[in-house]
Amino acid sequence: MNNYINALREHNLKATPQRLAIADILHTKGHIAIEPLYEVMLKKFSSISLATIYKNINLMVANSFIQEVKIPHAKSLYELTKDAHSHLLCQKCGEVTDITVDLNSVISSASQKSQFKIEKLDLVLSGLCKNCQ
Amino acid sequence: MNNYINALREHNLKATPQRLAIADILHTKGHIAIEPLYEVMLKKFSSISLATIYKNINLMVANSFIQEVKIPHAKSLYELTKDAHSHLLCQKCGEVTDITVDLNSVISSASQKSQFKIEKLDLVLSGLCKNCQ
DNA sequence: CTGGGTGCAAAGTATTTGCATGAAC
DNA sequence: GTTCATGCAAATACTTTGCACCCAG
Repeated sequence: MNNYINALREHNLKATPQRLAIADILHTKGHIAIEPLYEVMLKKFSSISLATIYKNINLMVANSFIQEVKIPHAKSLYELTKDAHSHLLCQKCGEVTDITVDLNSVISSASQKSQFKIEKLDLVLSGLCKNCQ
Repeated sequence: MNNYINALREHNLKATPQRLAIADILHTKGHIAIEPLYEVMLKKFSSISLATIYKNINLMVANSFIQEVKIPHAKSLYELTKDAHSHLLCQKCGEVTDITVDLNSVISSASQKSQFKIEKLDLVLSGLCKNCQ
């Protein structure tokens, strides 16, 4: 099942074909940058404009339907909002994969030290994947 | 003491007045984005060009004299390369501060799960600082 | 000296905006 | 029908490049 019509509406986004396609692509790819997303979208919508991509991505981020992932030395990626997770970057092949690590102790220790009320963590672990080692 | 002549040279960077000023500013401010850095530099070098800022920042990053810090929903900051540390972002006032947390358990757990050889972590903790709570 | 740095202007990329038309609800 | 999205073109923002001149080593 792969129907994002309601998910979009729950985020106050009209369910247009272009947006449904973006949701599908993010679902399939996990995360993707603007230009590659545009390339894929062109296959389905031969006259889609980059402006439409930007407008939708910005609105989807603003409405928390998707999230931006900032990667060291690379363009930002975008992914569907889901449970908290971190990202692994292979410094050689550039692949980015999701990983879930327990960060509770980090949060509590950082809260204590800083007296911040911490709401979220953005963590990217960089190194060499199994293949590239 | 605040002499970055040798530090620059050790990173294969000629010690020009402009570069020394950048080093001093980063030392003083901790981290700064391109535009604010340009504004501060203009006070010392009234005819400095943004191109010079970019060229120097890029070269300094390439030579590991400084590092880029990517912050959610904000422009990148630059800071002198120093011991590993994480960053705290206040989502209200936008202040970014350094924090050191023990991430060894995160690294070992992530290494096991992923079979990556992990080299570094980029962590930004977002929340509300003491004043903004 | 000599190689590399600086500042300027121009070029290149990336991203946003305004507007007329068209689609979602 | 009304509101909002789309696609196009233009504008803006951001970053890099080429070149003549100058300074650090």
